[in-house]
Amino acid sequence: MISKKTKYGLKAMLYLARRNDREPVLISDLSRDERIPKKFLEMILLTLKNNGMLQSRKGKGGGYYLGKAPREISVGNVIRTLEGPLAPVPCVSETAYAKCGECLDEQTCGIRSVMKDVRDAITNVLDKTSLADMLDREERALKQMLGTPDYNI
Amino acid sequence: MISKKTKYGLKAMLYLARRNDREPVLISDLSRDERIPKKFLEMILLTLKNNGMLQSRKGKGGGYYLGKAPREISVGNVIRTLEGPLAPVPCVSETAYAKCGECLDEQTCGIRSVMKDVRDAITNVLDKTSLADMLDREERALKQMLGTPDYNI
DNA sequence: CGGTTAGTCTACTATATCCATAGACTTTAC
DNA sequence: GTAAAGTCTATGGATATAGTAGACTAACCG
Repeated sequence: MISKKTKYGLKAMLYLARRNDREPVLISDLSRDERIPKKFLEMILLTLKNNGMLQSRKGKGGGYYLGKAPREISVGNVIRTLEGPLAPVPCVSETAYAKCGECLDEQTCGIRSVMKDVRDAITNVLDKTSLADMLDREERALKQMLGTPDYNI
Repeated sequence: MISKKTKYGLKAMLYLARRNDREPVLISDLSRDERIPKKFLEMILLTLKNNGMLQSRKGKGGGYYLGKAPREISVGNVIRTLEGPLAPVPCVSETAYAKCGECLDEQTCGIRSVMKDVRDAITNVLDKTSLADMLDREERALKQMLGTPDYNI
């Protein structure tokens, strides 16, 4: 299960993606609109900024905006930044490998082998999905709900 | 990341699967061989028993043994028992669904849509892999390491 | 029966992580 | 130079993790 921090972070990134190419967004606005505790959100945005996913400007007219185009920011990297490695065990992580203490032999460990498949399955979804993809999904779902057929296959 | 409890549980189940059809296994033996703190292991085995994955016998000649055949026990259910739902967010869990508090509309939520894909990717691996499959993997890896070709495709 | 063996149950503790909040500080625009 | 906005440091309560201790219960064996 992902933490609230990560969920808030994803919502914030999505919000900023929606308002891309416009003015920097105030933390207060984001906090209000997405119902995220302001101080908590500050920390989250800062973390995302320090990891290159966001940029910011101080002072009047300042605020936060995406560090790259929505198409260039993967959901996987947002989650990695806030939650840590996607791998279910450290010994199969590509971004944060750590040797498995109790395991006798990594090469033959059955648990590791399965966990490797899980990691691949997870990253295959999350690293291939961008903020832009997420917005697309929302739009299509909305159109479908409104009864407007969507021919963009 | 899965907890130590879950990892210990998986190792214990695998150990018991290896010794299936033989005598019940003592907690002490399992604890020693897999290097799992005994008291912690007791609790884990009990949980697995209470969820039908294991059976036990008390007194002399007693111990733990699998509740079903290794082929019938999925890694997914072992993890669910010890770690909780496999879904990354409660609103996409099939076994422990819970409404997403902050989400305005589940049907159109982009995060939920992606997380649903992640859940499917995870369960597709874990629910289709049994303890027997894990043992097979170990055996094949071992054979390969020993240079013995494995023609069982 | 009675002792020994082995799982079961209840309770407790220490440490870490999660989810924040408070307040001082720094940078920027006007 | 002052108001606006992000940045940084510190702290706190709640919950989860990773164990430990000890009494209790059931089963077998002679």
